Amino acid sequence: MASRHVKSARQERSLRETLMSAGIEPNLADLLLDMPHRIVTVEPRRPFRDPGSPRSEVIFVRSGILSKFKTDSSGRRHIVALRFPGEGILPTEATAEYGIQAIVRSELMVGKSEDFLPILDAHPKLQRFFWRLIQRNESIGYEWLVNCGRRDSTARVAHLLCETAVRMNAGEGRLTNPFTQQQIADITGQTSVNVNRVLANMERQGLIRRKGRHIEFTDWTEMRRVANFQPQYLAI
Amino acid sequence: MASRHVKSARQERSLRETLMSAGIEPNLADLLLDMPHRIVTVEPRRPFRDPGSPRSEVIFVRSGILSKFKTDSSGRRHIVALRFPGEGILPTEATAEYGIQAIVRSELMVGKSEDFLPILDAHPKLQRFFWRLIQRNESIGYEWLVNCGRRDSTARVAHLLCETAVRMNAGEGRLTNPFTQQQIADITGQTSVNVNRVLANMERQGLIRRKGRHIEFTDWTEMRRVANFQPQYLAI
DNA sequence: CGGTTGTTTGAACTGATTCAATCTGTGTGG
DNA sequence: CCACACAGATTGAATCAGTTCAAACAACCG
Repeated sequence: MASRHVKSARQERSLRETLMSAGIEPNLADLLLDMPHRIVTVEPRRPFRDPGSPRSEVIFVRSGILSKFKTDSSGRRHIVALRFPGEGILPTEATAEYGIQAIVRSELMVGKSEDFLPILDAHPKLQRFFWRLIQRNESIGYEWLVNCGRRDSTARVAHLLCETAVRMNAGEGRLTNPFTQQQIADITGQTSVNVNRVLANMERQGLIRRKGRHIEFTDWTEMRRVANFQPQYLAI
Repeated sequence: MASRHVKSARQERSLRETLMSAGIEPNLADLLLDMPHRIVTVEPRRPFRDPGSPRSEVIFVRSGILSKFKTDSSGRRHIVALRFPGEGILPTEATAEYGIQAIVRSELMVGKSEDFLPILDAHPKLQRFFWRLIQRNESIGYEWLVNCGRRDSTARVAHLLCETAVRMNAGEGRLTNPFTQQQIADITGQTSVNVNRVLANMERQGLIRRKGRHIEFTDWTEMRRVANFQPQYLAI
């Protein structure tokens, strides 16, 4: 878990662009970037933040993917949210019940709550930006609940892939799958064994083509139908 | 769906107390109550707000229970969130993907977004109050995801009952179950048939005693263990 | 009293889990 | 460049939790 205090112009610009592509106005993005912070690189599937630890920090994803997870009594992990570049994790007053791990190697901007909140208080426009982000996350959470609660295992996996393709701006019908099968299982509430069979089935049915990590949607329309994927919920 | 424009002192006071018991300061509660609004009574399991309709309104629950729900492709309903007295539903800019229905007969305070947001902008303390409410709801959503994704059907039902008992301040080991078995199924992602069997099992094992709607937890500790219920996530 | 809504039960079926073994790909150090 | 280790993917067989369908029963209410 390398941790660096870097301010190279190239990196800052890149984070700025990532934030702006998430819909923030340029001058507001600069407000956030001027906040004291450090850039941290996180390795995938290594402990980063444990459940039950204090969370007086803001995190923005510069590159990679972050996951929030919880663990049930028998130790089975479940991933409850994802954060893609430009998205972030806001501070809480109490300790957070979820842990944080990277899905793939990720670069994060980590700032302190006490630096972040005053900026927020001083700029209602920024408030409203985060308000909208929060509502988008809420909306995604609801969709995930329907996914786990009401769709069969094929639809669950298909839905995750569709959502991921959209959130990564992968372009229709193309996706470099960032997940291991275990991670897909942890998101969709299954076992990795079954995820494997589901993916094999989807390939057999001609829905996708796989080569290692790379997944190609050969039939995006059919994929969406199978997944019951209606992307309005992402458009908030 | 009776709708009345009432301002009786008794009712207003009661809503004020409900809000305050949700943790809001007296003067802030008054700010909300002075906002133009109407009191609406909603019958259970009747359409109130449909999915995909605009949501430029604030809703606070005065009595009863509200549910947010979504429907999957094959028409199966899934309840994604509950709102107990003192809690509410905030306005969104876009249309909301979820519908709203009452679990039991409920009295709501309904205000307009354009009346609500300026108050919010003018009072950072109120901002922070809602910020915390939102984080609590997020936290509950995460717990529900674990519930649907990782726990077996008995634990799912037990967990819902435990959470409900706490959120209704029912007092340990006592709960007037507000749900039909179909609603429990819609929350926990099962069929009502199975919920029925689960409840019968729990009674057979001496975990609960039932008389009509009334459920008594005969062994609250064991109940919590079965449900893997750790109420910290509610304490935000 | 009749209609509606919710609960209960049984039998057959199926999708997903579990457990265990094997296979594949990648990176590391000798 | 090979040997080895390790993480992830794949496959099979047995088992089981939960669904589906269908029917009966109970409670409530005007």
